[in-house]
Amino acid sequence: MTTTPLKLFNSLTRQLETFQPVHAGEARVYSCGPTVYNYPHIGNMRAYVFADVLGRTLSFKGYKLTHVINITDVGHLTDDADAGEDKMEKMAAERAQSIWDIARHYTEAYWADVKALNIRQPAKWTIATEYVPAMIDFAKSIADKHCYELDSGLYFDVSTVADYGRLARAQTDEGEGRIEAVEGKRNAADFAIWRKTPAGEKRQMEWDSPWGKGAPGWHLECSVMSGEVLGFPFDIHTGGIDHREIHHPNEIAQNQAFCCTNGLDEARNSGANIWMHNNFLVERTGKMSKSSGEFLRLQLLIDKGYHPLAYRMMCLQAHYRSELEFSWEGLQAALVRLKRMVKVVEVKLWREYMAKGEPVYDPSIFPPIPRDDWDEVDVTGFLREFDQSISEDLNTSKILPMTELAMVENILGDPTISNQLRWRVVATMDQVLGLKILSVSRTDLRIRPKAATITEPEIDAILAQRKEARAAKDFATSDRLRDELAAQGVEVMDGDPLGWDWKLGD
RNA sequence: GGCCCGAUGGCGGAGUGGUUACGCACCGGACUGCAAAUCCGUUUACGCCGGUUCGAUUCCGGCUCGGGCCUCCA
Repeated sequence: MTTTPLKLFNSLTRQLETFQPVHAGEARVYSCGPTVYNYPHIGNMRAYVFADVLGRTLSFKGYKLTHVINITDVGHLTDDADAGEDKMEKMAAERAQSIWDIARHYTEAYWADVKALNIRQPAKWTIATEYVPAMIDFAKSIADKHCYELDSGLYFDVSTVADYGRLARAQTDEGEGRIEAVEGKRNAADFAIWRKTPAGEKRQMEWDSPWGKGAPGWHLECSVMSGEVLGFPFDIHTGGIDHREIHHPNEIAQNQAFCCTNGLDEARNSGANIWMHNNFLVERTGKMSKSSGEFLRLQLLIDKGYHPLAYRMMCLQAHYRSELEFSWEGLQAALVRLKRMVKVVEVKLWREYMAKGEPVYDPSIFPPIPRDDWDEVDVTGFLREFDQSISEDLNTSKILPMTELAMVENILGDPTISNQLRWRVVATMDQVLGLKILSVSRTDLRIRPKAATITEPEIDAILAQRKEARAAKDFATSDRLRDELAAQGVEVMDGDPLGWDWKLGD
C-alpha cells in the first residue's frame, strides 16, 4: 500500500524535508542525553518524550530503528565552554562523594523517569566515560589539520571547516560577546576538545592523552559516540533547541573535520542528515532552571498525585517545536483528559470482556494493525489520515482527537467489522502516542499523594460505613463521612465504579 | 549590542485564504437523597495599523508587546 512520506523539520535548512534514510529501510537516530550531575527536571524530560515520539513514529512507519541516547558523565562545564568547572567534579566535591557514585545515582534517577514516562528503551545508551579512548583517537585524527594546543588544552579551529555555525545561523563574531576569551584562541568560537588538568591539580576523572592528562570536551563526546555507534552519516540527530546554537554547531564542525580527514565525504558533511530540536517547556514564574535551587522534577508531580503519563499527555498536546507553558492547571487538564480516555476503554471494552469471562487488561488481545492490512481494514481512510498527521512533522496534537474519536465512533465505517477492530485501531495509534491507553487502568492513574494522611484501608472502612448510612437513609451521617474524607483529600464518587479518587490540591 | 522566535476564545494549544480543531474550565441538561464522578449540549478567538485579494486569523510591510539565545542548560 502507499504510505505517506514522513516529513520532518530540519534545523539545518529550517524547513520540512522528506525523510530519506541513509540505509534503505533503516533509521538511525542519536539523541543528546542528560549530563548526570543532578536530577533531570520536567523540562529536560520533554526532549526525551519528543525523541521517543520520533522513534515510535519511525517504527510505526516501518523503519528498522536504531536509537542511541548518550549519558554524559564527564566533561560538561559549569559556565563557559573552556574555563568553567566540570559539573560532575563540582557536584562530587559538594557532596563529598565519588564522582562515579554521583554519575550512577543520577543516571538511575534519569532512567526511572524514562521508564515512568513510557519512553522506549533505545537500542543503546552510550556512556561517555566508556568512549574516552575512541575520543582520543578521533581527536588525534583531526588534530593536525583542525586543532591547536594551548596550555589549557587542545582547541578546535572553527575557521578550518566550511560554513561554521550554519545550523545556528550564527553571525561572525561581531557584537558584544560576553564570553571571557581564553588567552591564545584564534577565533572566539573555537572550543576545547581536550581539557588538560591544570598543573598541580588532580581530577577524579582524568585520562592520559597526547595532550597531557585531562578530560574530553563535551562536544567531542557526542561526535564520537554518535559516529562510533551509528556511523557517519546517520539519519537524525536530536536535542533541545538550546543545543542548536553552540553544542550542535561544534559537533558538526568536528564531524566535518573527521569525515573530511577520513575521506568519508565532502567537507560539508555534518554527520547527520537531519538535525531536530524540541522547544522548551517554560514556566511563567521564570525559566526552568537548576541553578535556582528547587526545580520541578517528575517525582514532585508524582508526589502531588499526578501520574507521569499525565505529563506525557501534556507534552503530546503541543507540537514539539512550540514552547509549551507549564502550569499545574495544565497538568490537571492533561490528567483529566487521560482519565476520560481510559474510562472509555474501561467501559466500552474491558467491562464487556469481563462479562464474557475474558481476561481483563490484556492488551495483547488487540494488537496494532500491521500496515499491510490497512487496505483491507481501513475503508474510511481513517488510519491513513492518522498516518498523514503524524507524518507531517509529528503532529501529536492533531492525532490525539483522532484517537479519542476512534474510541467512540465507527470510524472504520463498516459496523460488522468495526467492533472487532476498533480497539486494534486505538492500539495502532497508541504505538505512536505511547500513552498505554489500552493497558493502564483508572486505578493505576489514581496516584496516592505524598501528603495524604489517610490510608486506602481506612478509606474503604469509612466508605463501607457511609454505604450503610445511605442504605438506612441516614443522610446526615453519610454527608458527614463524605466531608470527613474530603478534608483528607479524598473525593467520593458514588455513581462511579472507581468509588473514590484523590482530590488534587495545587 | 547581535541573532532568532512568537502574539489564537477564561487557561493550554492545533490549524487554515472563504467551512466546528481539540483538551481543560465555565454554563445548561441527564443521572444522584444532595453532591461528586460520568454522559449530552451550548457559549467565547484569531495583538494593532496598512497592503494584496471577490474575501485574511491565515500572504506582505510596519508597529506594539512578549519570549528565547549569544554563559551551563532539553
